Amino acid sequence: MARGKVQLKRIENPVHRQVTFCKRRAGLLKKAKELSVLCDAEIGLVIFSAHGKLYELATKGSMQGLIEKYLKFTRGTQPEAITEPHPLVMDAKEEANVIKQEIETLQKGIRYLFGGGLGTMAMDELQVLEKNLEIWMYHVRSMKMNIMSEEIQALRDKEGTLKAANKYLHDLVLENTSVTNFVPLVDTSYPLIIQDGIFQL
Amino acid sequence: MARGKVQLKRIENPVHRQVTFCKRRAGLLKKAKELSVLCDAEIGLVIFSAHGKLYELATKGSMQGLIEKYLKFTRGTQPEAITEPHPLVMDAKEEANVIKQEIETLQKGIRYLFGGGLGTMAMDELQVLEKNLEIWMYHVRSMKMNIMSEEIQALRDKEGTLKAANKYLHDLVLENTSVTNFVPLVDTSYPLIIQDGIFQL
DNA sequence: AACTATTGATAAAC
DNA sequence: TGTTTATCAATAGTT
Repeated sequence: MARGKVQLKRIENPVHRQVTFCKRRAGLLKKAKELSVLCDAEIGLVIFSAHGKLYELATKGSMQGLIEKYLKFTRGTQPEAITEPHPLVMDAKEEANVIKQEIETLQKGIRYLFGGGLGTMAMDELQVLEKNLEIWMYHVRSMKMNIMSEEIQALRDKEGTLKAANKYLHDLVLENTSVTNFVPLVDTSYPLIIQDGIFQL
Repeated sequence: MARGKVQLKRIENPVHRQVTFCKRRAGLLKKAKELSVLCDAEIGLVIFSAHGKLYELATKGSMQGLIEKYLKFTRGTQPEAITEPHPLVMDAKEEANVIKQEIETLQKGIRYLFGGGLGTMAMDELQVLEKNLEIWMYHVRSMKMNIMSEEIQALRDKEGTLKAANKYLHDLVLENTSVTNFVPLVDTSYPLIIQDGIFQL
């Protein structure tokens, strides 16, 4: 710049700020165009001024198209949805987005599996595929976990029911006989309590 | 710029193009940050390189939020016809239908892949799926191993060639001179032998 | 990646 | 806003 080094903080003088905004905005848009042309890159630039006015640039097609491309790209690579399988509260839209994301991941995997096989894959592609397989595996194991958990819960319920029935019968017997030291029908000294996380793979 | 005025057209030399891309990309991102700070503007910048790699910047919050703000802004001012072909925001019902469709397609792909029904996966089916994924993983890792082994072999071959050349030259020198205690051109006391299995993942 | 000669961007002033 | 000008910053070519 000129006539004084610039401080990297908000310009307090509103007039200066506005002037600088105009000039630098023009400069930034120009630089973005140049980069796109010189290096064959696709660039989207959105600028909201402090007062809420919009300035934009999209090289190679529309901003709409670029946004879609961006969303697809990030959906496919971000693993956040996987590490948080059960958010407590989600509205329909959020849920839809999560599902979309998972679909993207799976589709990517399938594309890799079908697309030409492994023969022509380069090292970096193999790296991605491996990652995807790990994600699949995580899904599968999560599902197994869920099924197991449900089974465990069912067993616990059953156990509870049986114990109750057992106690009832036991008491009944005590009530109607004079036998002491009656052996319980089921040994309950070792309850079937299974700690959470024991099925972690 | 420097040492030559820049032509505003695609740089044909791929090396130059890549170098320029790196430099100018950094510059553009820096300028965008500066504008945001100096003038209190909200800026989103998305750069897809020619090879499809994504670089992004969002000041004041996330790119997601900025995209939503942008869409809201443009929705309000642009005629509907423009957003018609690929609406990004759909009502819940539409979205659900599209997702259902995608899921069906996906399931079809998976069924084809693993040859079993997956719609309502039971424990044993999940077991099979997991096994298959492990096999794929094994394949992927084997392939990575092969690529690395080939590289190692290539390097060993190169080493052998160089050693032979070295010895030839060395002998030649000894043959044509009377110098004793000649220092070898290359120290061969530590051959480049790499143990098998070192690349096990 | 680091350097440097130039060009390009721009802050201040008008 | 547009123009000018003095400076600073970015970077093309080189090593």
